[in-house]
Amino acid sequence: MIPIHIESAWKGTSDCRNCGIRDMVLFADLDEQDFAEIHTPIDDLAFTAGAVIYTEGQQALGLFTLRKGMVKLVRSTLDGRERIVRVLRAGDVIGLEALATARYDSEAIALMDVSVCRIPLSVMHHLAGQSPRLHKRLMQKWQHALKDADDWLADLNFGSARQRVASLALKMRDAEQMQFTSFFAREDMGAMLDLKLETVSREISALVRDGALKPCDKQGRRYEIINESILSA
Amino acid sequence: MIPIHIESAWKGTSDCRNCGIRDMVLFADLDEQDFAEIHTPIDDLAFTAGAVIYTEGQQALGLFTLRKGMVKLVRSTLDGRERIVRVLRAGDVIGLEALATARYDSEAIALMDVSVCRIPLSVMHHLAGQSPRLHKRLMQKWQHALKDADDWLADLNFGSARQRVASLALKMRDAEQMQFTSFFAREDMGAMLDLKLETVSREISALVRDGALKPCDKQGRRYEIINESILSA
DNA sequence: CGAGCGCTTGACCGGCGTCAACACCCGTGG
DNA sequence: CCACGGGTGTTGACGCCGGTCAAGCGCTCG
Repeated sequence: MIPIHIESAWKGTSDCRNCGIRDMVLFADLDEQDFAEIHTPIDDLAFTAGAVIYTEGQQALGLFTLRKGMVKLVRSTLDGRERIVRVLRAGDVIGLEALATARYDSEAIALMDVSVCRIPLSVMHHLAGQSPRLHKRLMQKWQHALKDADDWLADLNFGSARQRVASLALKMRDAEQMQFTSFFAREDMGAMLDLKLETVSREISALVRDGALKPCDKQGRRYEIINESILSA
Repeated sequence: MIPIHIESAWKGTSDCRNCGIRDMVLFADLDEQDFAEIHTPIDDLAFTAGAVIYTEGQQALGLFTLRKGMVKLVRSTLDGRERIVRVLRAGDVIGLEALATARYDSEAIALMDVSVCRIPLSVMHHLAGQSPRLHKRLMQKWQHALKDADDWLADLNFGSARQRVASLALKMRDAEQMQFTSFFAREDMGAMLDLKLETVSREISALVRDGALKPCDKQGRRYEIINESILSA
């Protein structure tokens, strides 16, 4: 396991009006009047690969919008093993549950170097009452999170080892370059799919042998999708 | 499989002010002023065991509060099999996602005779903007649904067959009588745990043999928890 | 009382876990 | 520059858990 870095680097205060991914995020529909209601600064933060963004049960001060990179949500199971319930990607909200309980329901760990902005709970509570536009956006984010959770359960944790690995390959395709897909450390993939890392490795090798995937790097993190029909079978 | 009854029986119009489970539900914190804003009737409905409350992708007119009984949320997987993503119990909201998309993300089927009340989307949209109390309650319902989804993934779809069946037994304990727990048709349980029905049956038998459970009926739906430590091991 | 469905149980087999050895990448230090 | 070592990914051998197929049992309902 990568050593844990709790610390994050402060990269400045966000200018939400000119956010590069604003159309994807919570504040997409806010107008000047809404922005004028934000009295607490929204910070840009950077975390390095392996850094813990928050821990399970931790008191929450805010929620996060993921601007770049990927984050895993981890639960510790009864028997102590680590279970990855979801992976969040650019545009997703990290720690939505803080809105309801001011505590985080899982642990959030950066899977690579990530960039996030932190929105204080006070800002959310204040704005959500004022702005029907934010309210609507919030509903969409909740719905997306719930659907995503159900997708992980229904697609990735069902069927044979080969089906699971293939489903993950399809789910982790790049948004822009659809022929490329991202994998993770084999142990992490095992915790996502409920497989042992050796099984994950074997199935990936089999998919490469069968001409479904082609490795793009030597670390086994990046693959090109050669034959999609094999994966969706 | 039980034959499917689409039809539901109308049991009258709800009097939400005097609802027996009001403290659990969406309208818990509403005051007289809020109730005065409800212009569309809220119907009480009954569904028989096996009835489809709504289907995946169906246009949504409202959401439901489950008053009595249990409901399974079903997704069809890529390869056509049926996957149960969650089971809802009294007090849970069915079809929250309709608030965001006006479509249902899964299929909802009654696991026994159930009683629900249907709240039209128009009422929700109107009230959510007016009442910060409902807004707060909504956040709690979203958070609970998401946590529940993650729990199903982390607890019930992890580990050996025995662990899964034991986890389900603990999750399905009665709210009031903690020593009793409810099971379902073995095929349904398999679809919840990603096991074959024969395996579910075998593991239940083993738990009974080991003195963890004791059957209360001849249909295998109701069990008494004799030794909890065996189940949580 | 008999038909049919669902639950249980048994025998067998295959896929995945386990344990182990090996290959490869990369950082460190000589 | 290369030698070394740890971490990670891959591959092989083997055993066991759970899937498959099949038979039998016990409800329930006609």
